[in-house]
Amino acid sequence: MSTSTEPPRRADAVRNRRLALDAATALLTEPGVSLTVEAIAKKAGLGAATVVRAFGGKDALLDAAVSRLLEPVVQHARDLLAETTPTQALRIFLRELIAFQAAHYAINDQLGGLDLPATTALRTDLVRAVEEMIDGARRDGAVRTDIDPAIITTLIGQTALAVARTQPPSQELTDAYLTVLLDGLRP
Amino acid sequence: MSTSTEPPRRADAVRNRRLALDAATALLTEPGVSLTVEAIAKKAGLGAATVVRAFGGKDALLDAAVSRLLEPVVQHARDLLAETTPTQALRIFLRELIAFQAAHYAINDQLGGLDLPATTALRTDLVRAVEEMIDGARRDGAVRTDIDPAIITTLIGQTALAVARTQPPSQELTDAYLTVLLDGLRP
DNA sequence: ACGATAACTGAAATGGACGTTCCAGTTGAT
DNA sequence: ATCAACTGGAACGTCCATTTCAGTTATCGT
Repeated sequence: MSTSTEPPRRADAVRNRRLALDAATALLTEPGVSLTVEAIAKKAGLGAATVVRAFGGKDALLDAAVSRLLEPVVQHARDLLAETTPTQALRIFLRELIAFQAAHYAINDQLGGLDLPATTALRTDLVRAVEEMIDGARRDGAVRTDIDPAIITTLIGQTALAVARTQPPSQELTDAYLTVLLDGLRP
Repeated sequence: MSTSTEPPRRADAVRNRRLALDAATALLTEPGVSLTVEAIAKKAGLGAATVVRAFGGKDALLDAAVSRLLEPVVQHARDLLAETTPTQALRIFLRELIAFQAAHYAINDQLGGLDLPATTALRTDLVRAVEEMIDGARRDGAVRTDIDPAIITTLIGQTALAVARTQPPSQELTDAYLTVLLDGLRP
């Protein structure tokens, strides 16, 4: 239904939309840059107006860029749930989550006040997947049952974010986080 | 030497300086406010120019305000080290640290890009105190020795910050944090 | 007391950063 | 060849911290 009413889009518009998205995505992985429309436009080799128009606004552009980064992470969480035991999945995924947060520091640093509906939805999916891992790990007797799984999920997510926040995120700190947290989560 | 070359300050200037500092301190405990000079001035019943001039700039004003909040926390950490066992001190202080971060959320939320030398110095003192607690707790056999104390300190601090970040910071999450972390830190 | 004067105040002006919109010129599609 | 879609430099609006400056006030010598 949506495509029928849409007027046809010109080839250069489609190309520039992709360039803008690529540039925004690339900037999300670079630490220390201020995520301005100007910076994205410069990276894309476009004018600022074109970048903004391609998605209808800065928020929508960044929402698309973050979503594109987050999607494979969510997918991997689901794959892990299907492929291995919840306990293993939890261990593997936590490490990946920290790596992701660390690699895309700007997501949690400069996007606080923006409205990112698609990103929020993906985050919900991700939380759901982690909760499933914890539920399974509890059934396997690998995770303590005296704490609400939702609370554990929040604790895990926030802590992963916090560890990734330290610049630069050292391997040593990541290991310590995983060791302490997983030991502390045992029954 | 500093007081001898200083010209005498007028009584109203001293009073307004205190009003500005009080207003800034009060705003640091209120969530959701944008920490603008205008907002501080309104709270203090002063003009924006007066607020800025009282400390020579917004950064210096907020540095003073945050330092005033942080000082008793650092002092309490030192008192705990002197009064009780390191293990007890660690447990008590961690809860207090979360409470402080939660109560003054704006400190970690909106002050990222500012230059706050006094605050940074106090933070260093605080880190040192926590490291002493961990060192002592390790000697008492209450904390694992296979992880660098500095790493543990970072982990603790970042996690406390992360727990406080969740809005609103629930007692349940705080308890879970303390339980999991302290269990995970045991040898 | 009182007036001289330097310190101080705050509304308004300034300047910079940023997202968004305008519009004259350009380009892809038919 | 035509023309609507598209582009991007420039203009605009908003939000800040900071500075200016005309008016006010505390301070001090008399």
